[in-house]
Amino acid sequence: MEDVGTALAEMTMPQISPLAGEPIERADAERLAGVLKALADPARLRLLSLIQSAPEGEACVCDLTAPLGLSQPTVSHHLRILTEAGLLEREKRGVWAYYRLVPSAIATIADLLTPPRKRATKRAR
Amino acid sequence: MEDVGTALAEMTMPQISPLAGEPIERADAERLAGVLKALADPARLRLLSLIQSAPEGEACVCDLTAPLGLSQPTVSHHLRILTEAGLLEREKRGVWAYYRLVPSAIATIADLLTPPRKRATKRAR
DNA sequence: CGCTGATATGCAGGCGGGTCGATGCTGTTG
DNA sequence: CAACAGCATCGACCCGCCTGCATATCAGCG
Repeated sequence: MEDVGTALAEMTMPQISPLAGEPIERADAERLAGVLKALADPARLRLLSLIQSAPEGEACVCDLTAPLGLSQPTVSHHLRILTEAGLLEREKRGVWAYYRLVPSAIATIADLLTPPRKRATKRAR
Repeated sequence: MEDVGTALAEMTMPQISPLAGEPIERADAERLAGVLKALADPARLRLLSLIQSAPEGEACVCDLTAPLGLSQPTVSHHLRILTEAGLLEREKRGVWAYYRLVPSAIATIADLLTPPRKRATKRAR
């Protein structure tokens, strides 16, 4: 599978209108679906929520295993998917790997989904 | 699987804060993931886009089969999933089944994803 | 330098989902 | 009433994904 992380960046480009007036292109649909697939999982949604609400806005794997009720490899797996989707960023400090939300990554997806009724489809570059 | 359509309605309730400050509950995560799963598919994203950009904002199955390049049963399958997710509504007129977007359904999902930075988490009921 | 703890990766089992062909159902038409 | 067209449902196949167990990797420590 290709890197989905770049997909989010490409979709923020002005020429792409996801659910706006024009019919979406196949490639754009696949890119957007790829990022949405990363979001469409209960464990990953809870991971994002847990990390965001963590003290410094960051959390390591050992902090996330217990509240999720999943094994450590499974949690690492989900964190990897979220990171490759461009939603999380990883920073290794010593033995621990700290994850934090990529600023406004989720908001970008929300903007892509929102029809052009209230928001401008083509934003100024 | 239970009906996901009601999930969207429940999540619009003010007491649910999806990716906001508080850690998301397991049940809420599963509901939100259910709706996102309906969105996280290239064919379904294109269906939503095609229907929205259709002349009257509605389209029947026979109009959607060709541009998608999928068989008619497959298209009906995707339309069913989108309808059960509360994103589409179906109206049968004669032999044809017309699908149209549920007003502001996608915008509701976008609101649920957006952190409380720009949007109010709790909206007036 | 070996040991321990925190993560990541490989592997395999099991389940859910996307797709299509065949079929059934319903309303229209001649 | 018979034939036909649009659509939904069924059954089946195949692929991808979620999960856990086992293992590898790496940093800190005694």
